Amino acid sequence: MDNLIDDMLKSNNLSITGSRKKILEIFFSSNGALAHGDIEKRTSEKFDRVTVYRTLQTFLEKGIIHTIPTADNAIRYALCKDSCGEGHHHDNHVHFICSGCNITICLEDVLIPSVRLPFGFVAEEQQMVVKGVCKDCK
Amino acid sequence: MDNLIDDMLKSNNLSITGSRKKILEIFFSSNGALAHGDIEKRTSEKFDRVTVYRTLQTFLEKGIIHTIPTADNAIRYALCKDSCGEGHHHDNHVHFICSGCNITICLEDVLIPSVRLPFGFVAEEQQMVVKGVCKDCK
DNA sequence: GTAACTGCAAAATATTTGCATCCTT
DNA sequence: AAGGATGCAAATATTTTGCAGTTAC
Repeated sequence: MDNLIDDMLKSNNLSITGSRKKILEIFFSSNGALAHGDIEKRTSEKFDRVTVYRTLQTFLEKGIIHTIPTADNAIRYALCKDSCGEGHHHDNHVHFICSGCNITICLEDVLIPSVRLPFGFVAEEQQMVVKGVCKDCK
Repeated sequence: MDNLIDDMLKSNNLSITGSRKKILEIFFSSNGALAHGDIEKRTSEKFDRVTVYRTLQTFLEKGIIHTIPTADNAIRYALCKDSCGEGHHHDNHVHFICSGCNITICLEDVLIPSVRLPFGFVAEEQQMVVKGVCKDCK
């Protein structure tokens, strides 16, 4: 596990530091997407709030994580699959937010259907968020 | 026009005040969704920042406007169609964000396609945002 | 050794709350 | 007249920036 994380950092040309490892661990051990605040809460020995901001920013730029927009002004972050890389995301799956446990999950297997846009509009990227009840909360 | 706005407020049991009228006017005269900051910018004689917060909150609760989630932590608001009311939104259309002019538009005629969720998941509400280039920016 | 990362302090920004005053009904 | 809406002040919360000390390579 430790190796996996080290490799991830290495292959993205990031130096291996305590905070980066710890934050990646948190992502791997959580089964949903995390908001900035969630990450702070889940660290016992904690880093500076600023370090979390900067680390998330770095991971975003490298394509290690992606953002999930929500209507409640609390952006969540989730790990990208292998196919994402610096600059290009293949973040074409649906995200699910459970109104019961409030977890945010990547439904990797549910692809976003394409839509027919009005004449003249060109789509470059699309995101879809479904709210509802997850299988554990029924 | 003034009547339309007054009626809207009345039918939602809201008293007719200067700020509410002004903010609704701004929504009607803009052809896209607005973030909190946009609204402040567009008022010459201006209200308190707090009033804008409270007014948007009120409109949201009454189902007069709805939010559009974006990945950049800047929530936009747009007018709902008639079919929305207090408590229940019929906000089932696609939103489009143009990377050229950075405008956010409700594509009222483009409905969000439904997706097949994994077993056990129940959808209650879905949102879809498409980024790309609008017809004016090509 | 050097470049990059972190923590701390502080600035800048955004949001919420309480309360006195004013406006709508 | 009464209840609700607004403006102001201030408390909170969030995010960004600069810089000095530390760490990874």
